[in-house]
Amino acid sequence: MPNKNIPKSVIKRLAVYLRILDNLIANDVEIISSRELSEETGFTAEQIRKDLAYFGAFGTRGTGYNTSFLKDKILRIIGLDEQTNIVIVGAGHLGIALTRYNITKNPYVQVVAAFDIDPEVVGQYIIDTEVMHVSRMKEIVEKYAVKVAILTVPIEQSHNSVEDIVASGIKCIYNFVPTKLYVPEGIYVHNADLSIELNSLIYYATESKNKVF
Amino acid sequence: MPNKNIPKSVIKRLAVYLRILDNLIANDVEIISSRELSEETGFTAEQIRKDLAYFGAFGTRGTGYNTSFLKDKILRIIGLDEQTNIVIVGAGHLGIALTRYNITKNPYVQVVAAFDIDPEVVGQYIIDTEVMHVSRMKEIVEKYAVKVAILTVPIEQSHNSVEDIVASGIKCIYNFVPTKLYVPEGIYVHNADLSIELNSLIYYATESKNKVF
DNA sequence: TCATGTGAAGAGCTTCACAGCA
DNA sequence: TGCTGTGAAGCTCTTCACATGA
Repeated sequence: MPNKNIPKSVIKRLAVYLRILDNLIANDVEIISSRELSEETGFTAEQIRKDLAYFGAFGTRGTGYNTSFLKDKILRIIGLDEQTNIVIVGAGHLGIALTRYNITKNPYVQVVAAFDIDPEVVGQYIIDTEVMHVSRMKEIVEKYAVKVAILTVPIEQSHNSVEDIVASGIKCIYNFVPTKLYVPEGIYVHNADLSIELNSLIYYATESKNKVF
Repeated sequence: MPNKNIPKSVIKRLAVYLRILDNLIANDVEIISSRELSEETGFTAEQIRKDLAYFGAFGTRGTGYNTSFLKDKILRIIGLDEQTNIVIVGAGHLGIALTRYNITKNPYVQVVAAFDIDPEVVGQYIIDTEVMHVSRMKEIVEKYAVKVAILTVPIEQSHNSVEDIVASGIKCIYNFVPTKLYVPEGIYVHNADLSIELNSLIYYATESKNKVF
């Protein structure tokens, strides 16, 4: 099934299905229908079937999907079937929280190091993860074939950090810095701007919707 | 311009424009064209004009947009023109990081309290924000007309927390708990599931895209 | 019979192209 | 002239409806 330009939203939903499948498998559920997956996820059954159909026919008509089989397929599609290593760039409060959050909550991705420039934090450990000086980034990225950098530095530092990340060979940045990053062609940036997100949320929390502006 | 069912993406971009406008105003820039905003944001100039046109005609033909005027309009549209108070539910590492992050980075939204049930953290302060016992939520929400709850409790606690939040009168939840929340009609949930997000990112970091599954 | 897989229809959002106005 | 504001066209994603096959 060659690359038919898969919508981003499809990939994100696959990650949701993956989590549900993990729970089902943990509870020894072997078969699940798109209707049942729909109830668990809130997406429509048709959408779930369409999402999976982008990549092949993984179900059995009249029955549903085998949970373990489907999980393996999704892992392969996303690329989580191989060991996936990431790094955290910026070991401030958010960086530390994300390191812990990831370590405890995500079984598929391994944080191999955090980086900072502050001598106060370099050398410390976040659970098992060492905080290293940024100068060691390239070494670590090459050693562990790191695929993603999570960026949580202050705005002023973000330009330098992006250069370090790109120089290290990483092609994919999960950006928590509240600014637009300028990156070379071929580097994929995913923005998680929590302030923007929160501010836009206020729109839905407010009864101002029929106001005249 | 009554509610023409504004796309979510439009509201999110408004929050982006708001940040750019803040920077421009800080640098005494008084006029900006949609083309210049396009360069700052990465969105197309047509899209920016369309976004604003949902709410009215805020520009001057042949000239552009007055930065202060446009900022005020966007603040009113989103609902950030009035004092906007929020609470953090769950004062673990992520909750603390988000409290600090918000306090230092977002001038429009005020965190009035954080809540937890752990006696070890109740009573402590995150910069200026007191961590209170969950039992005080309703009191605080009513006192400060709190509009949004940021939810960062462990999964096991999320069901109870949602009940507390709903009982307190809050209509809008920004959810960082990696699970689907079941909420009554009329409660708006925005999910920020960082694990899902990260896992789906791996797809773009991997060269597996033309694999056969 | 039952649930998947899928072309076709529909909805929603973005881009285009240009009219309208300072 | 220059940039906004906007119907129309285009595109992308979702929903529908049903043929297909266990």
